Amino acid sequence: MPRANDEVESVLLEYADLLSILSEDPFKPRAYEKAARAVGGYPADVSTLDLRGILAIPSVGKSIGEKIHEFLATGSVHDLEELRAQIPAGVRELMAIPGLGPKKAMVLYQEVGIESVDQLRHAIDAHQLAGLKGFGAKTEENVLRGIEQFRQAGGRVQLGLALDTAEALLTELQAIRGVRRAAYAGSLRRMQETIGDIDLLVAGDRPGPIMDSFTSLPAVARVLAKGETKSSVVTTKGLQVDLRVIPIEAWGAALIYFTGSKAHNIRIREIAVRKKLKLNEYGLFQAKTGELIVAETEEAVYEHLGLPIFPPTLREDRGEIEAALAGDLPDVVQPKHIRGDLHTHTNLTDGLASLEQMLEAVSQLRYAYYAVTDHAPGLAMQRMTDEKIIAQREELRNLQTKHPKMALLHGSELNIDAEGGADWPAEFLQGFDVLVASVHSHFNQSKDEMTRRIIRAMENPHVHIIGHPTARLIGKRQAVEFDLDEVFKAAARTGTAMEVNAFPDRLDLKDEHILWAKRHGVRFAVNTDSHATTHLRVMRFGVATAQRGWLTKDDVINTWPLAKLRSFFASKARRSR
DNA sequence: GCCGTTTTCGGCCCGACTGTTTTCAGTCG
Repeated sequence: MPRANDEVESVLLEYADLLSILSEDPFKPRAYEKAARAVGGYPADVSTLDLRGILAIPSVGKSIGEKIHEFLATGSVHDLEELRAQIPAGVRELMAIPGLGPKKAMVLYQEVGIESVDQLRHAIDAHQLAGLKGFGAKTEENVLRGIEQFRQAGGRVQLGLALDTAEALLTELQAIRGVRRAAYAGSLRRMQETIGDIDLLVAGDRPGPIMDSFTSLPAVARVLAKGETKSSVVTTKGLQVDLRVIPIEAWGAALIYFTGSKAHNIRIREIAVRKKLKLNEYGLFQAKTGELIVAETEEAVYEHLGLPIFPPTLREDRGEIEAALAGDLPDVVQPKHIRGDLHTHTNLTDGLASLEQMLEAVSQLRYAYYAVTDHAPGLAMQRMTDEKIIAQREELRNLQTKHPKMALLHGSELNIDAEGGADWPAEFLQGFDVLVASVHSHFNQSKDEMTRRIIRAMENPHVHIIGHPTARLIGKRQAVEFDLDEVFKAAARTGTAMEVNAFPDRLDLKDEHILWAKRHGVRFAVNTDSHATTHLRVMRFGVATAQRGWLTKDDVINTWPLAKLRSFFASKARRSR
């Protein structure tokens, strides 16, 4: 369901890639990359802008602005077509292989005529690369491994798996002699939805022995690179892990550097340069004298640049620097703000734990309220009946005395049928405290049908939350297509919350859509969709995703006190009378 | 190609590691 901004971003990125292969000037492709990011993160819908509006986007000048304008008007860009004619799409794909950049990809294409990953594979098998400049035996070997890595799952893993791996490795690192501090950084610390590789940072005085210990950990299958301060390995599960060892005095500067994003770092270094300073992973220095100013903590480095400390989830150069300079950086929602979970299951339908077990587990979390929302009868395989759900309500009311500090809410996850209808008639729906409605079928409807369907579900006065709105499963199922603006407008108008489903293979809505919806005045519910007691802890991924969408606690209904939450639900029913 | 309280020209973030082109280009983050 690409937004026009996303489409323009990918067009510009393709242009940048092709230029990096063809152009002698390294700054030109960089200018396109920068513009691509700027458009992707630009708040206004680029398709509604005229040329003047397009030129107001930072890093977009005359040349790129006209290309964007041309793309929006005609659906293609003449200059891009010309580059495509010179460089087959497969050559660009070669650059996705670790170890292959634009220069080597071009050599492969020009000298051997390779224009796909498959052809490259065959060429290596046939020893056609022997004698090619820049391609020695080692390079050949590395490229073969790179191809293997490229084939595996597109090279990226889900956030949850990456975090588990990182935490296990950190435990081992902390046990190594000489390690004074250890943390994960990179896209994992920023809680991006998928992780390409894990960046670990260790503070220690003697890097050599630490590196030796790290590269010989049992979880390490292969060492890609090993130096004094930096090593890269592949784990037995096929995940790449980079480790940097730095002196503890530089901890803060290093943490900023290795957390990224790259784009965020470039921006803060530019600010440093303007202040006649130099920022690198070892600290903030006077540019002229090289004298160290600060390095020990993130706060101190940011402070000397005239900036607040940014939550890692905001460090994407999506406007956070400008917002901070203007004093408008949002105070994003934190895990501690969450007062309850509004979407969970038990073994009455497809959950693994009983109601009692779920309540026992959740009582550890000190929530103020908790909703049980088992599946409604429309999901036929779950065999829900009116009698069963009423009996569950009775049981829940009885269990309330065992959990005096936590309000137990009875709910259900309804199925939005193909026309936007829900499972039960209004009189029956009235009996629930909270109702989530989700798309579980007919994923392939047209965009118009899907849009109407979801809006109709939101117009149901008893539906409080739309569950996992795009129904995507990361790496498995595409998001369904609907008109984002229409749906978000309707959500704001009807007082229906959009879920931020915290499950690591969903993260739905995703960060960019959250930002988009927030501009329409939509409210959100960050829920785990737990089907087992162990799932309750995935809330952290949902909160991180909400942060990446710049949500504050006011935007998130399950940070509110119960009375306010109830009145939000009640006002919807009133509004539609 | 973009951009500007040093500038409308001349910069553009910065450093580590690898492999190989035996002094550094390419790649990566």
